[in-house]
Amino acid sequence: MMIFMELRQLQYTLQIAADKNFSRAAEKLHIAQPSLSQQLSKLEKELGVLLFQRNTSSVELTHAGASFVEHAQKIMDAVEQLKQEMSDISQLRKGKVVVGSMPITGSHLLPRVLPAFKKGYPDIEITLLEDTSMNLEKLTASGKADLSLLALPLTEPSLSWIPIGEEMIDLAVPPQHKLARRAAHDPLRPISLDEIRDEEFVVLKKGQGFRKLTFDICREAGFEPKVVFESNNIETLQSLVATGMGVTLVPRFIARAKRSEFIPVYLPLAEPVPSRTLVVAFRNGRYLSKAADAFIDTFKQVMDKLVVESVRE
Amino acid sequence: MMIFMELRQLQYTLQIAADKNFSRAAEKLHIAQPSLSQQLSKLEKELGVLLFQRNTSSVELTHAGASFVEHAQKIMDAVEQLKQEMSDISQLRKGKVVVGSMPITGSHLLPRVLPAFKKGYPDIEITLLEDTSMNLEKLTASGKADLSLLALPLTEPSLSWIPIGEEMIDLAVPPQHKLARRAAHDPLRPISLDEIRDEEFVVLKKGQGFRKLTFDICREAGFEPKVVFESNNIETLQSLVATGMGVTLVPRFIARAKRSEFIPVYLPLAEPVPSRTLVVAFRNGRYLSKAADAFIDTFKQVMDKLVVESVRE
DNA sequence: AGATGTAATAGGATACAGCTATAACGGGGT
DNA sequence: ACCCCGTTATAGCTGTATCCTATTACATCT
Repeated sequence: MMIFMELRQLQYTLQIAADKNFSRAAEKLHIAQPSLSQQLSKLEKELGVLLFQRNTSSVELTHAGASFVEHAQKIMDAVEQLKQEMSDISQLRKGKVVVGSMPITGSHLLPRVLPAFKKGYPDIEITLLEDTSMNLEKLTASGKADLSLLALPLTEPSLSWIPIGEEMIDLAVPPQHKLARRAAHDPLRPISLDEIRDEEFVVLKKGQGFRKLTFDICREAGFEPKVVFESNNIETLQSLVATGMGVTLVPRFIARAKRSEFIPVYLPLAEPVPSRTLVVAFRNGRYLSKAADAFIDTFKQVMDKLVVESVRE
Repeated sequence: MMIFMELRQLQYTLQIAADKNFSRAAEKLHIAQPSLSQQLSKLEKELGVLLFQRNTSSVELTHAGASFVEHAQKIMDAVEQLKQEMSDISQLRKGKVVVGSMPITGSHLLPRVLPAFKKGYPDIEITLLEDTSMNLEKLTASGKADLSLLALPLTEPSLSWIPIGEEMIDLAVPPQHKLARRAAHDPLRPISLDEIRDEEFVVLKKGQGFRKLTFDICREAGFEPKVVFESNNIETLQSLVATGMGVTLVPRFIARAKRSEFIPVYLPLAEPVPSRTLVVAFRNGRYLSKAADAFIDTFKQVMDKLVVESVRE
């Protein structure tokens, strides 16, 4: 005979064993006494074993019943643990988020976000995945990353995104460049893109999102940048600019980074200041775990605070 | 929100996790696919956590789901173990019986029964409880012993009994007694009780069942035994008889016992041969576990065999 | 675009745990 | 010896929750 035992019956049995009295056990279980009798009878019939030696005046465990209770207790403990675990996850006391980010944003933004997140959700684990924009989009689309920190525009059509903030783009020139000197004397005068149309540019190699943005910005201003060098590493570009190889456009978070040597001069550009939109991207229509949701929230808050600080400076 | 999780849902979830496909999982669970979807949805709603990241083309565990499955697997394993245990008990592959017996029967009958029982039910544990008839009746009535090996009549009204066998009662006389000598010459001539009406008797002390039986037998034969000594130990009585202190009546199983020295001569009594009825007693209306049932059965079989052997000798 | 495979939804049927009422029992009191 | 109290078991009914079939809504591959 098939046994269709359910947790309810384990719980009922444990309560009877604890009280040694059907009526009181039923009361604690918030059911009527006959229901309890029925359930136990059904269970005993299924098991083919009498669990309690009972008559109208006493209720005692049989040997089989004692063995049953011992096992059942362990099971109910494990069930409680499972419920607690799920509750913890649901209440954001536990969880895991895999976050992808580009090396640039990873090294400059996340260090500000992660501590704040850890403070709010100390037991949610964050796994970081650094890669190029293109790879990150793929990882996120396939679900290997829960969400990624990217800049618009995205190429993967299966990704949705939430804007995180607008990152201004500055001009980097060598310290001895004439625009650097002018800015030193006249810091309030912004530099228009038109003034650098004949400069020599160092830019990122093809396939990196920011290279394309650089070209787009220049074209928008009516010229094609004259490229004299390309690198895969945006930090390398800074050093190249610092040593006089040319100029380049840089996201402001890069410009702010502290470097020990080979530091270019960073100059703000005139209105309309070019910028890029940073977003958190995740798979289209994919359920975001509460932990991932919380991460995005924290991110937005931290970014807002950053922007305010930028304005103050 | 209260969580009414049931084993069915754990099982369903595990199957989905194993197949990563609702339709196939439903098939293995012998339910329709929509039922499975419903159950999972309900569970997720109760837990407040998404267990599977799913769309029409793929089904993947979330972090929460992975954690759930891990716990659920352990629980289902424990449940399986519990079912197995109960099945073992129900199929008499396991169990425990507490058997009470008087020292006499315990030392002479049980050594014959236990090996046979162990052979048939190797994993059923037998716990032996030796005590006086009176105490055994109490222990059995209170449920501390599952069953007891006693002789009629019983005094506890709450006990039922099943006859196990009829034990003949012999006469024990000193080796040099005239009846012993007569039996040596004329072994076929039985001794009538009337022939020992003037003998001096050694008997058990008050409170022991067999003392009362001895007196009843003598009175039935029309005389009051002349008591010259009393002991609590029936073995002691044998020695006393052997050394010529008097005669006594003995259950045949005692008579059969091998003793190294001080052996009386045992003589059969004439028809109607006095006897006592050995019974297995258990609590009135009490459910006898299958294991206890099996023990009684084995006991009866062994006793039948013993009787047959007795007749052959 | 259309075909195929898959999960979700809708709506109806059914099984089962729950209920109330009542019976059956056991033990302790008068 | 009998009745009463506390208890468990049984009977019969009800409502909910799980299951079913039929259908819809997607997503992927051809």
